[in-house]
Amino acid sequence: MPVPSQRYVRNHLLSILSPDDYEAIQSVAEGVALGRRDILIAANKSITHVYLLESGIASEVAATPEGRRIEVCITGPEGIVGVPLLLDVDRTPHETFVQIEGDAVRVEAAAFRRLVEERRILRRIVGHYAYAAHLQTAGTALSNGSHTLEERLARWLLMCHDRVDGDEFPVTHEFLSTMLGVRRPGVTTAIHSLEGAGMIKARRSHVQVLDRDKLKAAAGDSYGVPEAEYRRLIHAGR
Amino acid sequence: MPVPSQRYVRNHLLSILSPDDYEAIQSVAEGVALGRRDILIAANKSITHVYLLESGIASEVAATPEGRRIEVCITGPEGIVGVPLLLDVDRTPHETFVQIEGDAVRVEAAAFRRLVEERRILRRIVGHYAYAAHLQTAGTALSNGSHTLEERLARWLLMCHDRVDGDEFPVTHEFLSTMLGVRRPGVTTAIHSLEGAGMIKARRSHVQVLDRDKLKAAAGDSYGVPEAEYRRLIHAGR
DNA sequence: AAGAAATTGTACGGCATAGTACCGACGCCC
DNA sequence: GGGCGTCGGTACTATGCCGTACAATTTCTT
Repeated sequence: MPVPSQRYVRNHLLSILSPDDYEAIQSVAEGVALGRRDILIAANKSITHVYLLESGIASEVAATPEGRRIEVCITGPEGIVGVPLLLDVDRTPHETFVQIEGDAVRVEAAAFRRLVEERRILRRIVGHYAYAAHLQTAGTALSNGSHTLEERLARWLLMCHDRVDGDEFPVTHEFLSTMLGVRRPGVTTAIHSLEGAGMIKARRSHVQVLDRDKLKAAAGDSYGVPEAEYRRLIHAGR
Repeated sequence: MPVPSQRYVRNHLLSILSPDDYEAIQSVAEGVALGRRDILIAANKSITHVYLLESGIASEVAATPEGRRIEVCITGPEGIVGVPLLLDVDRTPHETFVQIEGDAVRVEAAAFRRLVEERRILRRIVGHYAYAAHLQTAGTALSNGSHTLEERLARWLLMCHDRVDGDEFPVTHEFLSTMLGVRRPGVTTAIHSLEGAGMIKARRSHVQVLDRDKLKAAAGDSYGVPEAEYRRLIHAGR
């Protein structure tokens, strides 16, 4: 797959690069399709590529030796998958996989390292995203520790909604229960509650956001801090 | 206060720098005493310095507009406070304050930015720590979402124990309840439980670790993943 | 020494979520 | 179009933690 010209690129980080930096990336990048459940970064294996999503969503999951799993960060076209490489870290105990299929521009690890080593502004932009991702993970820690399931679910749906086109996206209760670290039937009842309040519409394997403002209210203060900081850090004016 | 010679420095990141890099830092650094509750990084204000702790512990806390607070990362002599500056981020919504008093080597923000810009290995070491900190925060998210209060308390005590000299350190139930995002009486009973099992000894405003192995067992799989990765990433051989 | 403040111990009802089990419904595949 | 696997709905008990209140104890202040 070809890499789009910068004019048409949908990844936000790529879109705000200087034409020169963009060209440098373009010359070593390739376009790829991301299928559901594709593993972009495998746990404890060398990171092979970074992925700049054009569409779709990836989830970073932390796990324990005993098999507990929980989502700690989600990335869509607003970011990049492969932050460790910016920090000269070549592998990670976390797994990152495709949650909603889409397309991406990807760059081989060594080439990416060279690029960020040589290009200050590119390094700066990816660094800003890395910090936004840290804030998101911290927000998840806060949310997991002090919000109800319903609030956390609302937060999660909002974060997905921010990253997809349109108001509907595929997701199962079972999947949500893993991401949020709760029981599956708990997700079912929480979804019913949000649906009963007219915020969302749930179909088999799909959720549609009907009233984003109400959903924000349902999320309470669990949503917003990392999002605001992302906007402050990463803006078109570089 | 003077900055120690590298031979006697206790901060782990400083201790593994090349003599050349250490000297460069030393020439712009100053030693400071850290008092309990001193704010090292204030929320949403310019970061003035980075702090490389020689002793003591600092806590990074995430907060919501409505005043929920929870600890997302803890740093002692194994790390550095002020990671955002490495990523060219000049402020953060999180607050970092001194949890256990001690000493630190600190470097003014602009000087630190210049140093990491110019010195590849220094940048690499701080970057590795930044990633270890991300893993710790992710571990906190996982733990908050899927472990019991008792397990989380055990994890927290272990993380403190890792960062102090000796087996005893000052901490109140009230403080712990904020850090863990739970009720204060919940902390009291959890401490009693650990104490009853002979893992710790609690005195007013103090906790002493008696049996670290048992404490690890009590923490279950909530403790260990970020710690192992820190050791892998940051080792004496650079 | 007395009062104030901080810290810890304890109790109790109530709710949120866990754990588990089972069934119905939908959709895909042969 | 029948069968099977995935997905979602519901029910029940168990339990961990919340919210709250209040008292006892230790330490600090004056």
